[in-house]
Amino acid sequence: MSEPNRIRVVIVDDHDMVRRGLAAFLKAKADLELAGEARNGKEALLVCEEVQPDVVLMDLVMPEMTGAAAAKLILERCPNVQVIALTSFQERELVQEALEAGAISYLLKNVSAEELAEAIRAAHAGRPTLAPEATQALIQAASEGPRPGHDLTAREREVLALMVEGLTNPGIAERLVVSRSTAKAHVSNILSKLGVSNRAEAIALALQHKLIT
Amino acid sequence: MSEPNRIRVVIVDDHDMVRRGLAAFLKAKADLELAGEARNGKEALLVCEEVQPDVVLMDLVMPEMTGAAAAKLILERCPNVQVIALTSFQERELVQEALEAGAISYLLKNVSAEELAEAIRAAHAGRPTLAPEATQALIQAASEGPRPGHDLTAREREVLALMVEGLTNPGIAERLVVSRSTAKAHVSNILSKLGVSNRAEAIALALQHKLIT
DNA sequence: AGCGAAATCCCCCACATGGCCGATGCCACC
DNA sequence: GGTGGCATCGGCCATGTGGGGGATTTCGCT
Repeated sequence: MSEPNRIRVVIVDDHDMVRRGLAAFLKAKADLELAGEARNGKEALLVCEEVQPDVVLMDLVMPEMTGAAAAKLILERCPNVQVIALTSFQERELVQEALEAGAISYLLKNVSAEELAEAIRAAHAGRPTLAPEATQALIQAASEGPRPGHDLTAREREVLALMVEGLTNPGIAERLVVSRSTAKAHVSNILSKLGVSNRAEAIALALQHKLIT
Repeated sequence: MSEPNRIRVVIVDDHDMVRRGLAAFLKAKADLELAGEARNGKEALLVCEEVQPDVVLMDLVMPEMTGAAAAKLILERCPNVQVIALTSFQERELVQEALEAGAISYLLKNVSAEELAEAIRAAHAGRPTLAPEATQALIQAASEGPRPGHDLTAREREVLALMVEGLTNPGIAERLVVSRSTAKAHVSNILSKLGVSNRAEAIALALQHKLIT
């Protein structure tokens, strides 16, 4: 059934129509072969262990298990697999997460069939492919330096979360069962570390940069 | 080429693979026919005016022109068309926007081929189809009542935006070239209308509910 | 013409805030 | 065994905050 030199590809996406479109892409290429499909991370893991593909096209945002987590597990158990992240989003966080999980490439879903095929062949040969937008996100992340709030201690994050809830210093003190002085000291340190001058800015910055869980 | 009784469908999506998957869906149904494709709102408008389809499958988030805006324009110029919103997102705002723009149905991209075909036939007959998640979003929006901040005046919104920027009352007064009393009065009214007791809560609420532009 | 909503301004006051000084334990790391 | 980071506490003080009272003008709608 499978010819020796074809690249065996597994598709992971929770949308039937996307899997179907990708399958059509693959079928049109003589050197590519659809080895399996999965609609979430858990299925992907099982399928990959079973069919031992060369390349996995992995959507990142899926129910049950995120693509990055699935990629990590797959790469642990099947080190010969190359995972290509294939998603609609170009958020810095997603890109970093996917690449840290071991994905060799990061493509956006607006790729053409030709680009996708080339990326699959490249991945199979161990060469990475990055969508321009993903590259952009990475260099932006690098040039921005560590994001604000990186040096907050655990306690300070805790206090920041309470500030976002609208608690006053006395309120924070009561909630954490410490003195007002302590709460105030934490808040002052937070303001200083975030480089802002009042709690309003701190709250805005925390929410806009998602510093709190 | 086109048989008389087949439902003529136009696909609008910026992702090649999705269009390809949808095209495969349609081809598998004897009573459905792919009448045209477009990769953004502007193209969709042109294609619809040209081919005069029965149903349009419309992605909502696209470059160039949002799906809702495109739907509105298409329905103005081609009143006989039925637009089905087809997207990955179930945000209340997107659902409302799409339906207000005149879409008859709202489906998520995880629909099966069968469900999609049935929704297309229903739309062609004038019957709407709502994904359960979309329905959920609507009843939630209805039960929540008007969202907080609905009764803010234009000036108050302006002040709220400055609060989010971290400005103090004197700072707001200076920026708006009014007295501190006025700025303070606006802030007090905002806190009262939002049902919160300090500006920290107001800022958190404004950001979490996107009350500011 | 009248009414109400909105925006503008004033005073007072209790409290919170944020910056500044300082201090004490604790724990990890070198 | 010191050194430094962290959490904890105290006081002082200028300023900001939020609620209370009231007041005016302008504008639109009835």
